[in-house]
Amino acid sequence: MDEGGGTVTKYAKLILELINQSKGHMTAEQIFLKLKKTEPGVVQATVYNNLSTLCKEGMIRKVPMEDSPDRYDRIQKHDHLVCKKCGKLSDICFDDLTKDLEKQLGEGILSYDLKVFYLCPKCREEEKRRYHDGLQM
Amino acid sequence: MDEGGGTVTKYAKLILELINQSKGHMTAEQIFLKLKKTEPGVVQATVYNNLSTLCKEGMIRKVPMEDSPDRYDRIQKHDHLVCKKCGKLSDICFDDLTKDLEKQLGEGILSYDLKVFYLCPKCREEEKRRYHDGLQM
DNA sequence: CGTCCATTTTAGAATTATTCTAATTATAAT
DNA sequence: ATTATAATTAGAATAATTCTAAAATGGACG
Repeated sequence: MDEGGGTVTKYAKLILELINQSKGHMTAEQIFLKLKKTEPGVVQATVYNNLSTLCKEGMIRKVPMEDSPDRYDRIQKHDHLVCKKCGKLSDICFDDLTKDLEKQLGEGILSYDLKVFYLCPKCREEEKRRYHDGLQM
Repeated sequence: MDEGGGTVTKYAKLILELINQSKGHMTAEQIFLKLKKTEPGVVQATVYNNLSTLCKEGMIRKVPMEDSPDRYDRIQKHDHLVCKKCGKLSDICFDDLTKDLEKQLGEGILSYDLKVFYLCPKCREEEKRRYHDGLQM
């Protein structure tokens, strides 16, 4: 019998570990490729199935991106810094907003997703160079 | 000659108006269908092309969702409340965080995207009923 | 006005990411 | 061992989006 936690199956377990260890940000494809190294038999559908199950169970979270496939991330509270130019994603830990949000919205907040857009150092450099060289994009 | 703002072409203009008037949250498909009512000749690719141009020009913003196609929204600063169950999206105006973010991250923040997850009243009702009736999902 | 050039739009094929379906295999329970 | 339940596989199917090449449009300029 299954008591709500869900039986953690072989692949679900491995996928969960991959995500937790790698500090997240992988696409389904990347997870699949990484998993295939140790489990050559595994198939994409299995990865997608498990990712969606793990999401539903609240073991991981899906991070949808503006211009690339969804990323999967560990659940532990943290926010994201996203380069507006190259899409590079990194973690930040901004103060927890839940209290402030509840002050405005009342109880019942489940979670939130904060993405902060900036230009990563590499892209900022590039911009500067382009501007300096007068290479109007 | 084009001086950076970009020539606002016929369809770009109409699409931008649709988004600004409707208070956003439409998918590309919905925009296409709405536009087709007054412009029967228009084609999906045109809508996608213009949406992506408008995004690049910073005239609108793309809001990627976890479980449904991207939405397109007016640029004016506001945040989103998302029902974790049915996906319903609504606007909230939470205090501007830019200053706080810059305190932690330094200058250079371009913008941010905050989604707050909750259960909308309808879904909360449903949950309650399900629980009451003992209909274990 | 007509020609040239750049841009926009169109039509539809192509691609990508993801989901679905049905068959097969593994796991657990009796 | 037998049966039931759930996980996995293979591959087809779908949905959303992008790409490509051709056609249409809109100035700029002689």
